[in-house]
Amino acid sequence: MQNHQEAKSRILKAAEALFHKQGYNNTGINQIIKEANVAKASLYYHFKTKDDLCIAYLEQRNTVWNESLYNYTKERDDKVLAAFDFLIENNNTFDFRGCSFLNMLSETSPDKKEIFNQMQQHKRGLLLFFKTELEDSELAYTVYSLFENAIIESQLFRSQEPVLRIKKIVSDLMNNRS
Amino acid sequence: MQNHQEAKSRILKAAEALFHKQGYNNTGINQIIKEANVAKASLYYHFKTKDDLCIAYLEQRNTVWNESLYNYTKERDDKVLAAFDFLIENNNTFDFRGCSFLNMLSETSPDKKEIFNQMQQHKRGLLLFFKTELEDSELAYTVYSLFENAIIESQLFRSQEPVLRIKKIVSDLMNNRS
DNA sequence: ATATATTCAGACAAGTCTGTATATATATTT
DNA sequence: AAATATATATACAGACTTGTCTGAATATAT
Repeated sequence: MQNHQEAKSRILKAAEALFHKQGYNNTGINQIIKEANVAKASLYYHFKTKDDLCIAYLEQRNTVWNESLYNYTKERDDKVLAAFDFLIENNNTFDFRGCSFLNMLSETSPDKKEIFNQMQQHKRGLLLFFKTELEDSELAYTVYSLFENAIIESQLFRSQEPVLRIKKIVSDLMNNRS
Repeated sequence: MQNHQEAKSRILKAAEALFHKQGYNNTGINQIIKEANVAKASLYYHFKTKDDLCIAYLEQRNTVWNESLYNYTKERDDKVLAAFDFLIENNNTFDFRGCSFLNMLSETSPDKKEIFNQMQQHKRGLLLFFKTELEDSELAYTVYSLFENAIIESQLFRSQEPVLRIKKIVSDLMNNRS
């Protein structure tokens, strides 16, 4: 057995890349096991259903995303503005594929409660990031909203320009209120 | 022939409801023709492929959405704030299914250029709505961004609360600048 | 009246999808 | 040493997918 005991993480790694790149419904189990170099029975050994894999994928994405944002911003004083630079880097790395969670939102029915929960948790965490940096909670929610649209808008137009534009708006807003 | 000459519009009406409710990849041709009460050959007579139907669907949605927004806001002086009330109405009518165009964005690969074009056109139109109402173009882009996130956030949390919260923020922003 | 446009019903092709079953091999734990 | 956990390969079921094709009926336009 060439890769004993690592099948699960290879599956998750492949799912992470494929779901994010192609979307959930556009990615089949067979493609995942092929990319992960894993037998189909191995996938279904670790994950009961595709939806189970989806949940694990979102958990993974949340962890990785939060860590990345933390690492990217930890040595900067202007953490709020740094988040926008982080987004720019993400857009480059993932070719403007937007937010994994919002992409999943579009493909998911609300009665898949665990999946909805994962998406909500992630966004609550992001809002918290801005709330931690900004005392004014209305300002934090504004910045959060602007950040969300920076993700969407750069995905839609496949351009960093919206990010830069919104970053400037956020900068202005923070200066006007301080 | 029970319904001669109306097959095309019945198809579009069914597609409009189903794509918006279930998403694009979760909706099959067979379901559409069943709901539309139309033969499969009739669908492929009017639309070469499912992607062609998708484009027609987006065109239709754009027209209907713009008309609805116009009608909803035309008799009000505070058109910007009225747009948020319009969103609340939409959320009720469509059970928080969010924006047809952003939902499609998540399921679409960027090399489907016509589809991307439709989505971009719609958002440019929405931005223009706010630009028409607000002279300050930076403020217009801010309000546009906040509106976008009001759509997303209410879809994600299946609640009108984010809309109301963001509406208040927009109201504050407009007062501070006037 | 004849050509053209539109509609119908439904079978079919060729492929994809998720998930199950079978049977075996190799590690790890007790 | 025996039991358990993890892995392999692959065939299969059953449902679904988009799209094509046949062949006929009806309506509209010239």
